[in-house]
Amino acid sequence: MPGLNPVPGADPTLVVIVGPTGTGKSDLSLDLAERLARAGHPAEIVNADAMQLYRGMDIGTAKLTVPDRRGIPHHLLDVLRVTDEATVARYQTEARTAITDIVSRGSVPILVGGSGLYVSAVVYDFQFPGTDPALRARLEAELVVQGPGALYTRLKAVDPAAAARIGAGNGRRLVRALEVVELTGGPHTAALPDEPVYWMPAVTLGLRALRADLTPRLDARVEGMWARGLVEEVRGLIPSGIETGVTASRAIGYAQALGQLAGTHSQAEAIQETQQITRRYARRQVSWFKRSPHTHWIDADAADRVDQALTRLADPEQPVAHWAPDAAS
RNA sequence: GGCCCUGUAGCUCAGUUGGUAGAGCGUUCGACUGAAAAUCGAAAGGUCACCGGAUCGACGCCGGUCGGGGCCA
Repeated sequence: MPGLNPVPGADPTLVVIVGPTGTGKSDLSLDLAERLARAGHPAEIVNADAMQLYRGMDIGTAKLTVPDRRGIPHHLLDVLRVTDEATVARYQTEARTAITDIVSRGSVPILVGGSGLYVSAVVYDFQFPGTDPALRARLEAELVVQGPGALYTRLKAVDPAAAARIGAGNGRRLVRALEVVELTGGPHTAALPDEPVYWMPAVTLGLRALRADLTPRLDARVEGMWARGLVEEVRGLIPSGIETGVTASRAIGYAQALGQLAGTHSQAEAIQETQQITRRYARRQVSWFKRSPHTHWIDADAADRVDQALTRLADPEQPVAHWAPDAAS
């Protein structure tokens, strides 16, 4: 890997902040950007949170308000309509363009977000083979009619390795693998490598918290979203078509608020279900981010976490602090 | 007080004519390259309320005790 030396930067380096929801990634990114600026390295923030891409989805995605951004430039917030389908491939292109631009301005890019696949698609050498809406629609129809087993059998015939990797029950990913095979004529080889190949030099900081501390905090956060008017926000998005948005209508909290508005959930049920799904989401985030061996983990509650981050940026060759949540204070 | 229903995994419940138990959700772990706040996989977890009886053998049958629910007084 090329020399990492971001802060009196010889090579431009991408700073990445990851971690489960509710650990304060946004706050850390702001603090870090301010400290870097004071040291003569202005920074700009690039969002890596799939749902914060959507315009109008603010309360439920915990998006920073404009005043809360402290004048620091933010990129890739509010770039999609609620009816648009989010796609990683497009995100990858746009995020990399934003980062390249920031670097060309002589500033430090900070990529912040909790969508694991989106972060990886930018940070690592991911290549997406293309798509074909008609083909995709056909395969999805087959999935509905025949179930995943039939798709699995077909994939096994043309690309046994991919079939074995994906498994017989995962319709979503079987569809994509078959699409790639039919489109390219070759196997769907893409897979997460054990030793990541970087797109550009990067230092990844992870915020960690004990499950027992995080859970009550997440519960309270969901309550707070309702108290601050999530349901009204969602009601206001209905004319824009949020109910038909494939991605947006499934967002955590939004699906439940829609249920409440439709009368299928009481408010208490909507809140409880959102808390439940939020917990599950946080777990899956951890299981994704934990895999990366180079992530330097910082306790979310550490008073000096900005200093820890800066220390890490100044000397990325030091051994990283590992995940080990139960060992954390 | 009388009659009826009911007590099985943390929760909601399945368990055909008796052969020491299953599902969904939750929990924990894992996978993850064009919906990823998506999708999928695995594991842990139960003296089948308690006591006694008949039976080679009971979650299942009989009796009783305790706890829920309903109807009639």
